[in-house]
Amino acid sequence: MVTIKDIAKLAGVSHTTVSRALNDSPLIPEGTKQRIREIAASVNYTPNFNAKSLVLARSFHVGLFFSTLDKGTTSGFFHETVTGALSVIKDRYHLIVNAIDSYGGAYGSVTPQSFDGIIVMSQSHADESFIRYVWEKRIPLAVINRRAEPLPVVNVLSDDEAGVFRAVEHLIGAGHRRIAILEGKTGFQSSQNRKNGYLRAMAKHGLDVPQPYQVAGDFDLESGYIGMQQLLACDPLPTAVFCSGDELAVGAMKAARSRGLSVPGDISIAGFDDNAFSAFVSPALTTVKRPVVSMGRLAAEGLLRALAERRQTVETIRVPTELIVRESVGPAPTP
Amino acid sequence: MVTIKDIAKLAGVSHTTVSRALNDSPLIPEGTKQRIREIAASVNYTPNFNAKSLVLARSFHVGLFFSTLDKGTTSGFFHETVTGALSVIKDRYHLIVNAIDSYGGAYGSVTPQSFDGIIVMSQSHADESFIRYVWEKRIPLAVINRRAEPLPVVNVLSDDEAGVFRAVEHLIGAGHRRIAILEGKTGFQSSQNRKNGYLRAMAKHGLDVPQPYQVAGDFDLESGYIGMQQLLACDPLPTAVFCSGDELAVGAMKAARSRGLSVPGDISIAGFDDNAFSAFVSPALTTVKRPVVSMGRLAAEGLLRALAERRQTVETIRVPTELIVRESVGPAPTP
DNA sequence: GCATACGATGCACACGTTAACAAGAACTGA
DNA sequence: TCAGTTCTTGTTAACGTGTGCATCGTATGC
Repeated sequence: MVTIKDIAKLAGVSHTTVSRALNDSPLIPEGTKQRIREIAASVNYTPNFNAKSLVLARSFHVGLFFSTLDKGTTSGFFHETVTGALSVIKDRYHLIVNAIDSYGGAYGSVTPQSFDGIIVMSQSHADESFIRYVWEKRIPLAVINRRAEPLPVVNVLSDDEAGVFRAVEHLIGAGHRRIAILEGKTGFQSSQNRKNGYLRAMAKHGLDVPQPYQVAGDFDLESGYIGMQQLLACDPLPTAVFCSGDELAVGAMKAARSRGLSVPGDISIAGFDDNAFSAFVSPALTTVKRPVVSMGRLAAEGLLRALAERRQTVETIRVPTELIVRESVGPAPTP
Repeated sequence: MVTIKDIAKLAGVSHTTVSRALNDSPLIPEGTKQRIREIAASVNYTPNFNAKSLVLARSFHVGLFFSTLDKGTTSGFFHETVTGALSVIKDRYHLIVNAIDSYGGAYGSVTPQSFDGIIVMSQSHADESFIRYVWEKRIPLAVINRRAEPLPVVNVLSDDEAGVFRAVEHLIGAGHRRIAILEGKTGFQSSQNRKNGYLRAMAKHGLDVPQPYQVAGDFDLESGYIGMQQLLACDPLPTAVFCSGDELAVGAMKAARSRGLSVPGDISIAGFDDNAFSAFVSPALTTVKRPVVSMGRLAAEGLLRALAERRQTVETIRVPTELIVRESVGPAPTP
């Protein structure tokens, strides 16, 4: 492997001069820089980042951690977050991806020497210990999707509650009164936020929310199917169901249909997330869109800002949600 | 930050002894090891991997590269591959994720010092230059999804062609004669493999494949929708369509329905991939399942084997595909 | 009791880079 | 011409580890 010392020898200067030239130091005159750069290129020199890391105490790595990868994180969500983060990280840092629950609480390998900064896509309050750990190690931190208070970090939040509120009001506006909810994974903050939006809308319009109308799911298709079966056992049947995720909604539609019910003829269904397939199922899903790619991007930008300023920036970024009206919600059937 | 020298001072030994003790060297008696480990734990020492990397010439990083992230890689595919790879990488290495097309041909930051090994989920032959680059840098390499010949590397391949062959024979077995194909992204090897399976099955049964029955898509929902519209303009109409991806298939079903056709009453549709949602759309999709999680896992295992043996292992691992019969394929309508 | 072997430990250097400081050369102003 | 300044470059020591070789003490074998 070719090092700056080899280049130094070729150029007839000291390795210090080479280092400075390649780092574009103002101490070196332009001509010398040129010459050294050319030599470096001609022997196709690539810097050893391990050595740089050691002396600069920077790793050139940014971590992106999800609460879990195989238990409750939907593919689209994962994909979009990574895409968003990578779009700003690009070649300035390497992006290390992992799941928090894979550590089993032993975060030993997460050190300030290994990570210049960390983005946590936080879905569950079980992340609390990880977030606190990172914070205590003084690693610059950005948290997406869950309020990171009281820790002063970059925090990117979508207004789920408002989105759900609008969606449920949309159902109410279509004449529905008996509206059930298929909740997300228990313990996930997003589940709670969305439920709050539902409850607030129902309360505002003086509508009842009986216990059997509230069923917990797991954000995946299967639990949507199962949860819907539970709801379909209720008497009286709800005329509309708000689902805390699109996958839940698609599972629920499946269950409704296999019970001989038409969507939205007999029962209306609304989802949350606007997954890639949501416009393409039949009927196309009315849902709440959350700009996940942007959230990943904003978190990465915030983190990089913090890194550039060499201090922990405190910043809360809110992104809006948007109601997407499609076909899965219809007027309430007349009794 | 606490270093082995600090521990050495506390233990009254040299840093050499500490280094050996913490690395479980046979040169150090058990008692001393114990004592040093305890001291290390009590001051919660974490090794500086940058320093280790420098002296050991190992980075403790494994790269996982996709051809692209936002142009043709489906979420499920991405998610499952990462999950599979991480399940074996775990805490032995950090997993760096990136897209090859984000480099724009300048692979400078991909150095042997930064990556102990690299997994390429290769979808397009545009990856060729990257794969060759990695190979020339002598970085241990595993290639998934595309034949890496003539390079002797770990190569994980699924038998797409055989799977498609079975699927198309399934259509033929249901009485279909006019069978169209919605192809995947042009230039992707997987698109070609799947088409070959289709062509082979059609040829074996002496069935005609007119040019208009072959439409190229992009592996996503929208291109499935658009491609299907093209097919529905054919005269005579195909009675069945094989789609090279499940997302294509769902888009196609949508297009069929919005033309007033029932699936599978009027037209049958088969897909490929067995995405998470494929069982939950209506009608549930008949498709070919490919064990993507396993492929990620096998590639990572192969790579780690190569790393352990400190040499490039040559190995081709084939994983089978499986036909999943559901509801979207029915008997050919009688003319 | 002596030579030999071996077990435990430390010294010193290496890995490739950056940076504080020193030092020589060239230039400035009188 | 000379002192002071600026520009250019080199010397040297870090950063935190791992390791070849040397050293010292103790056990072993006769």
